[in-house]
Amino acid sequence: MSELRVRFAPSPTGYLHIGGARTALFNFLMARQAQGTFILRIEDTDVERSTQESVDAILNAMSWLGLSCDEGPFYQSDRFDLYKQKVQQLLEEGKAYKCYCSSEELDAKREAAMASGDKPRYDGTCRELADEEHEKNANRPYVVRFKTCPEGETSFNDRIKGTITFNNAELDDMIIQRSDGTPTYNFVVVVDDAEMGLNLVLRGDDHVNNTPRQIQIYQALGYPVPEFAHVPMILGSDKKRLSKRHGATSVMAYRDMGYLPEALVNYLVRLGWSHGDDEIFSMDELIEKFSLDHVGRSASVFNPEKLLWLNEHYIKTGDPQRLGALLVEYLAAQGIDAKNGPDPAAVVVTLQDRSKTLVEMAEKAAFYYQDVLIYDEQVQEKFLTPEQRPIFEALLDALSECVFDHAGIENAFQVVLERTGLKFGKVGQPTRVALSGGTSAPGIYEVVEVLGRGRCLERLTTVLSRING
RNA sequence: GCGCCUAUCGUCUAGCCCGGUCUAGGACACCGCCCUUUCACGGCGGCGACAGGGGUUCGAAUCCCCUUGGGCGUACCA
Repeated sequence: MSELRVRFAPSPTGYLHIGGARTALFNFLMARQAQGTFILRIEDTDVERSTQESVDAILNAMSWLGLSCDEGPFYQSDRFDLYKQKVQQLLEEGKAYKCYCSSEELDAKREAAMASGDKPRYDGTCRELADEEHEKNANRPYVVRFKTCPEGETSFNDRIKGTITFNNAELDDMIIQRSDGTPTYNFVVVVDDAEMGLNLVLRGDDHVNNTPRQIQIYQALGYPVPEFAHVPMILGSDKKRLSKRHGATSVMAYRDMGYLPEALVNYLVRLGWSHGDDEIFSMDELIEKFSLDHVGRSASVFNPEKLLWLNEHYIKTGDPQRLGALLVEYLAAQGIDAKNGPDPAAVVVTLQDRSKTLVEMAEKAAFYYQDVLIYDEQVQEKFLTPEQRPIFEALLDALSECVFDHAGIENAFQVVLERTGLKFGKVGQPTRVALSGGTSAPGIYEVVEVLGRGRCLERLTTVLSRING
């Protein structure tokens, strides 16, 4: 076990989205590689917006992706006493102060500042209030503000972006405790990251601007400052922040659409990180090869096509047994019960090269499990006519007698060709239609074999009676 | 507006730190050909980028500066 301690700290105000998942993944990989500790912390200080449903959704998504944590989940809502105490400490040490300005006043000041072209920052009205003033305001609601150091600069060495420096004059006195007594993000994140012993804070790019203020809080509280690594954002195709407008952003939505977790993991890790020209990585390879040194510094655009390609790859190379079990679930979602049909694993083998998602695979697998096949009118007129009767009759005979393995089936078709005097092209397609209900399906021998003798004979019989009727 | 970050094919990126081996490599997508019992898979090939301008240098995608574009922040959200 090394000393590395990292965390993923989502706020439970919705499902786990693509961006959060990537941040979680990067943290997870860093921890596993260094044999360090991966902590999960739920940032639910905003009581209004946080929900249990969101917490569950996030936990589910992480477990689906295989991102298990070593400690947690911790809930910030369980730790309010700690934050209160830390706020009190800063208050007593004169490093924070009570501010009585109302939100309305603040909004007005902000607008005024904007209008005159100034930076919209807190003007420090309550920063140096005398004791008498505080007593006079004793019954008024107040927030607690952190007393930011106004001079000099704060800089840190970002593991991804290099040295980043801020002029302290840019920072204003931010609120660390709301008027309802609850603490705010920029404060608790410091207290928790410090109290939980984190030494690397790996998070989204959108937090770089918070970092200098947070560093000042670390210092004010006497905590060691951890290292920081800010990973660039994920954007939509229009280079705007990724949102629902660009398509699904929820991790679990991808599962529902028939994606494999390893495809999403592989896609996400390559969004920003690279290892030479390599594209395909198993989780174990990622744990071995991942490195912050090769994480890019600029935002990247989410490309659903490439994700699809990776999913296709993992379906193609996946274990049929495992995929078969999953297929059953997707069939069920489409209202198809696989219980009395062919072995799902065998079905998978015939469809692995033909499906980009498990949803697509389930659609293509439906015919294996549905006895009543709906024949498209045009297809029926072309392939299921009296003209084909001899084919089906011959096949019915051949199939009921042959050895039912690949060679035997192939041989049965040879017999049919000889008996009817037709070329394979004339026999294959009608048979495919008769057995699968459509013109596109896996290889006809495979279909016959996987379907099994009984079902093949049944379907051929049904077709013959239709033709005769 | 101000601040911070950032900039190689349409997209993800290699190369950049340690200038020459880059007539810039790979992948997705797209196009073409081949394979083929349908649909696919697969194989081969093609299209396609160093944002612009200044420097530094014998030499710059690689180093420096400016411009422009993009992202983020600027909350009693996280």
